[in-house]
Amino acid sequence: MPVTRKSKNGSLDWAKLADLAEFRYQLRRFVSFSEAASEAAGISAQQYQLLQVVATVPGGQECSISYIAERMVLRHNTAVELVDRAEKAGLVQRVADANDHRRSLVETTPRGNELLAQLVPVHLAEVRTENGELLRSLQQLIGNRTSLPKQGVQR
Amino acid sequence: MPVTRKSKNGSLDWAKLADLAEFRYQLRRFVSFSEAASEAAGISAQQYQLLQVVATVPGGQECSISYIAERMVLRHNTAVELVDRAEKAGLVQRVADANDHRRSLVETTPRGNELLAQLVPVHLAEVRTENGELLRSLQQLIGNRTSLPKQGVQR
DNA sequence: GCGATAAATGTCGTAATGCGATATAATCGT
DNA sequence: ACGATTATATCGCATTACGACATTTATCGC
Repeated sequence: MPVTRKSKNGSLDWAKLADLAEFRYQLRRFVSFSEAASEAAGISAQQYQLLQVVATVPGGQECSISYIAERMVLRHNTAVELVDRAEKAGLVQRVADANDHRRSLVETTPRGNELLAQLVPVHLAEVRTENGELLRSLQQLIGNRTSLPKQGVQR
Repeated sequence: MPVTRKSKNGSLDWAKLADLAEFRYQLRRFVSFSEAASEAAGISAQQYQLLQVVATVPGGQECSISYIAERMVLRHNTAVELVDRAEKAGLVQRVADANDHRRSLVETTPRGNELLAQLVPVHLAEVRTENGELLRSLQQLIGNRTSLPKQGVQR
């Protein structure tokens, strides 16, 4: 147990709290946008994330359930269930690993790739132009000293 | 419905996809950290967010349920339920608005403030030092050209 | 090679949480 | 003063993540 200095009143750094809150707000806006975009495309937000993860396995390696769980910061059983639903929806498919018969490898279907290719540019646009506040709020929160000289734009 | 250019094969920009995926991974790591920290303090992640929002109402204004919903990007009924639980947990309390009898204003209790004061520095440390990758990945995603020289670490 | 241990995936019940639909009360515009 | 709008609240439902447990396959020590 830490000190927990009772925080009589102002042990709470107000400016930093405001920065944190603003960042979380922008974060939620981004995630909410992503949910809407995914569901407009007919899949869930988690399924979109799954497609991302499967499509970006590093260095021509294979994509195991464990890797998905780690990359999405989920328990392995949650990853199993997610892949179950995505497979049923025709977004990914399991293939047995020839070398290690415990593992089932996941790869995207053409339909999954198509949806991914459709969703990526939308997200890029959002994070780059629509919600420039996201980067701004994070930089302010961190108090980034990389000056970011003019750089214009700001949104 | 948009063009949906069939994306024969490589209409999917691989580098940008990788940046997006990496950012989402860092994002999940941060959120997961926040969940763990909040629950270690005895409250849910959403309750911590609620405390943040209530504590940062701008300009001495009052904090309505609608404001909470907007700031947390939730439907208003979800905000109601969240406040219900937080009130039951002794983190916030409702007070009637004297001017507008429809509204119930939310303010933090001493206990809520205490928990907030305890959680804020932990989150600051995480985002500033532990998970510097978060900012890095977002900058790379946006393609910001502020060079970010050396900056070392890369964990 | 063989048994013990560990790793990878899968199954099931449960809890938390967000939403839509709907309800009620107060305020506003005219 | 009355219809429309706004703010909050209630209820049932679907989704999703988790813990506990189960099963199959590898791997390690010897």
